[in-house]
Amino acid sequence: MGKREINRDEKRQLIVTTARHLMQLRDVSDFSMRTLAEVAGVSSATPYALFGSKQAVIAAVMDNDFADFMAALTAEPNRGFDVFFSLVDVTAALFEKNPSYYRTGAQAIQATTDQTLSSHFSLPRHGLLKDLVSDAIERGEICHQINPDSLALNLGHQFYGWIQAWAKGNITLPDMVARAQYGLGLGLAAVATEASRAQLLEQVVAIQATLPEAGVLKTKPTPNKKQEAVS
Amino acid sequence: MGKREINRDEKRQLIVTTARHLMQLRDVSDFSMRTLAEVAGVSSATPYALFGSKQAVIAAVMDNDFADFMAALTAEPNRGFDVFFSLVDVTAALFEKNPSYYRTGAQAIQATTDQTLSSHFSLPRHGLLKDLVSDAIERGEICHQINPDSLALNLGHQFYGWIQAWAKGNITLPDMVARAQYGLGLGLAAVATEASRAQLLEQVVAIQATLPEAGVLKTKPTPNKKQEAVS
DNA sequence: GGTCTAACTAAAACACGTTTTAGTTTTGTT
DNA sequence: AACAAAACTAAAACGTGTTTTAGTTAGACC
Repeated sequence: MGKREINRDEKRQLIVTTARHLMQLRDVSDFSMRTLAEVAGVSSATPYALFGSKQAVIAAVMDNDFADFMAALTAEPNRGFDVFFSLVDVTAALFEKNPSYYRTGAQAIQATTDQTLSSHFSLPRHGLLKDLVSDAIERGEICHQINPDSLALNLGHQFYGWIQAWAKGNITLPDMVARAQYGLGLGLAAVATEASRAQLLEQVVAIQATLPEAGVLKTKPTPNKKQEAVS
Repeated sequence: MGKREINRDEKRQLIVTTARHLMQLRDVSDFSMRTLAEVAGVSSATPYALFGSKQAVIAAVMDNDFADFMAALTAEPNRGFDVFFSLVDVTAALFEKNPSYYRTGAQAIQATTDQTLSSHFSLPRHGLLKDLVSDAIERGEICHQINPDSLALNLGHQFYGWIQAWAKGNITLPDMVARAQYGLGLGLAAVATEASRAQLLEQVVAIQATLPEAGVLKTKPTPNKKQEAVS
């Protein structure tokens, strides 16, 4: 690797680090490319040259975190269906440590129209879920007619949606956990073999008791701040 | 109602009609407030005075459609769990008639941070689902421990997510139907009473066979057109 | 009829993401 | 050392959504 590539990678790293830093600043949920460039001591054209878009920068920032996530997850003992539930717990624990950071990240992923970017994110996460489902099938907890790919996609989709709801500020973090686990529990109970099903449904009903009514939205004064762009 | 209010309502209607018209123009998936104002023959400040934001304008446009939706839905005979599946079919049929229109609408709903707006949409739709679930419980198709509110919220959330995936161009319309029905089928199968469960699972497995692999994304060249704003 | 006021207009302005242009370094190669 | 190519910079520009300002119009009320 020539010095050319080294320098470029260093600059990429600099931008990513700066972006991460800006994303972590609370009360400044959004940072502009102009300030990013300024803080990084770089021309505002450079991030575009190196990444292509603001979303790609944020994507690069969040890329480093999947490893952390996997580590945190595999640290937990995973017996039976509990892996799926702790998947949610682990995620929420991460979010709680650094809300504005993950909020910004989630929103960026969601806002992107770039398929490369979004699949860059979803694929490894989908792979993880798919493996968990496959394991459960092998253990005989999920009936074998189920295609791991399809089920994992569905579970991941639900989870992702609740994360987005949290990122948008529509639900609180505990709510996100409850709703996601409720959804995962339902999806799993549907395909669970008879032995595991009853207990799973019990869990679901228990979670259900903690869920707030729909329509009771978080009362946020909505300070009528500048609206986001639409399209 | 004095002439003042009448005029204001007429102008509101004019803007909504124009906006709907612009949203329906294919190949112009996004319209700007400037062109909206120009076409409507109105100052570009007026829509902001009357609605507050672009999203609110689009929201007002889509508001007229819930009635159509309900009509299309209740036209179908609804036996058992099929209501839920035809809910998806009816929606897809509407989308097919006017893709760019619904795409723009869905994206606007999704992009809004205004809780008033988003609940303005989700609430009536949630109410519909909740009623369907309640009916199913009364008919003894869903076990009575289930809270209609929670289940309906989960089903609606899944459906909504797949609609968004379609609106973003990540999946095709038939895919959206299959994935949404797969998800609804799962959710229902989980809580179905024994009598209905077996048949529901059969349906789910049948749908599963039609689902494409995850990760096989719609190959769209991504012409690197101007990116959307992030935050 | 005269005046007050809300509604509207036109136009400029702001901040943003992004692109373009033109000039300047820095690096690899001959 | 000289050159070519790539990387980077600074600054302007474009098109957004949105807000502001100042001025005009039209209904309401005495």
